[in-house]
Amino acid sequence: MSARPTPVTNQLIESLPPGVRNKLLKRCALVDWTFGDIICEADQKHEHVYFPVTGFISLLMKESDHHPLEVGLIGHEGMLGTSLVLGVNSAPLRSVVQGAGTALSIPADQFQSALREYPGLSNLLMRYIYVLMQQLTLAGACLHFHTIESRLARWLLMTQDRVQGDTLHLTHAFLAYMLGVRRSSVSLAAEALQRQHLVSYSRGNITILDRKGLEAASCQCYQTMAEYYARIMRR
Amino acid sequence: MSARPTPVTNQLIESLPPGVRNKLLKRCALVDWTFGDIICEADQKHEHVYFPVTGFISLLMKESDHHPLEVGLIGHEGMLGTSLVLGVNSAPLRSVVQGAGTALSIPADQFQSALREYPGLSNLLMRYIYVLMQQLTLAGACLHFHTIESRLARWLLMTQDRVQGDTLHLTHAFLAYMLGVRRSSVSLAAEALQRQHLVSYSRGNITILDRKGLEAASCQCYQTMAEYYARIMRR
DNA sequence: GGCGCGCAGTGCGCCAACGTACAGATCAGC
DNA sequence: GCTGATCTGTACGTTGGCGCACTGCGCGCC
Repeated sequence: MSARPTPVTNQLIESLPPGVRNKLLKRCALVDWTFGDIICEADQKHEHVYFPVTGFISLLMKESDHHPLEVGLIGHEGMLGTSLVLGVNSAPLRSVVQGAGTALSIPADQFQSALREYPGLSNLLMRYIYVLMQQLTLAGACLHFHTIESRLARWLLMTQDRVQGDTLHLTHAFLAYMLGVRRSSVSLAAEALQRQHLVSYSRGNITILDRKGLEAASCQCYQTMAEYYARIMRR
Repeated sequence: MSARPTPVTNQLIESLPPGVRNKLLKRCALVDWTFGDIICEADQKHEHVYFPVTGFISLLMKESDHHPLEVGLIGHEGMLGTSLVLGVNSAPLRSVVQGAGTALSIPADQFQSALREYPGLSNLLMRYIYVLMQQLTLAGACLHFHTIESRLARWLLMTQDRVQGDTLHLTHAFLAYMLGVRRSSVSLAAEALQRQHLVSYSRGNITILDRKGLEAASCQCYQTMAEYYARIMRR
């Protein structure tokens, strides 16, 4: 159904100059992620850095006396462990596997020496950090301004961008958790999207029927975030 | 009334090794900011980098079909122009002078060569970027979860931290603009704070009467943001 | 083939914040 | 001292989302 490109590699790694890329790949191992794995906890040391390939993770922010709230999604377009690029060896947020799949992994100390050896690596990743900052900021504004329905649409689009196929395996309860809202609010929003024939779902499976329509139903933030990435990361 | 330290310098610059600090200061000029000055527009090139001293600025995010929304406040604890540290010569957000005062300014190209010459500078500023990211993220969650009253309290505290004295010169309308809410919502929230004898105000002047009380009335985010900074930036 | 559980639909009262609007208060300038 | 502009108080109906709770469907399992 969808005409999205589904690269089976990591875009950051792809963007590296071939020499650097190969040297980095030599130090990488391919790991498998299972849904729900906690890759790192907030304020804990990074043992590894990850470049997702087919798997992807949610960044969760825990604010006292509220459920954790998703503030970002990282898949094959990004990486986990940007703190190390900034010289801080502690993760700012909890990261949880949201889509099972693979990722390239490299031990933190080896990554750090690679940063020192290849300035091109660090240049690229710093630009990625810039994009990430813009996205985190926009996500905040989005949370404030937009309805659950358009945020849900955005979330579905962003997730599909990081996954193979049109069907996502998630329940309303899970979505509610990610969006920081009630389960029944998600049910209402999802039903609205279904009535418009943009998605269809039942019992933990959501199928995206009409991406274009979903983009129209979602807030502008979806496009904007994509533009942020494209503008800064295109070679 | 308040026992806050009010350094008349910039903390980032203070934290530099003396050698680097002096060399950087040689290239800096002290500029005066007036309230309302637009220091940079989103997506425009940075001509200068600024280290606020007694002035401070708001970072504003413009989301299509909404008023701009304040997502950050930068005073003598920070800097404006972090993008350059990441190798991107374009500002992510609009920056507006929120408190008149002084700032150290350095032309963008000179700043960039300083970054290359003094790795210590770049190390420090990257850690600051890490803190900024955490703060931006938390600000998003705060916007989502907390009432106007506690966000107002937080905003007043954060502003007072960047200013000399206990009186802030701002109207309800201005606060509404910053917080992304109606003017009359601010009036209600402000009145509630006044009833608790935490602040008093009239016609564009707000005086903070009880910082401790205001901290209790504000959301946890105030403390948390301060901790983020302290944990990473303490030498 | 029936049972149980997990998932989704729905209803209720409640509340924070919204948009809009207008009235009263206070200050600056003439 | 009056006038106009600015700032603040207050009101009205509306809306999006909340917390909670209960129902009903359908799949998987024994």
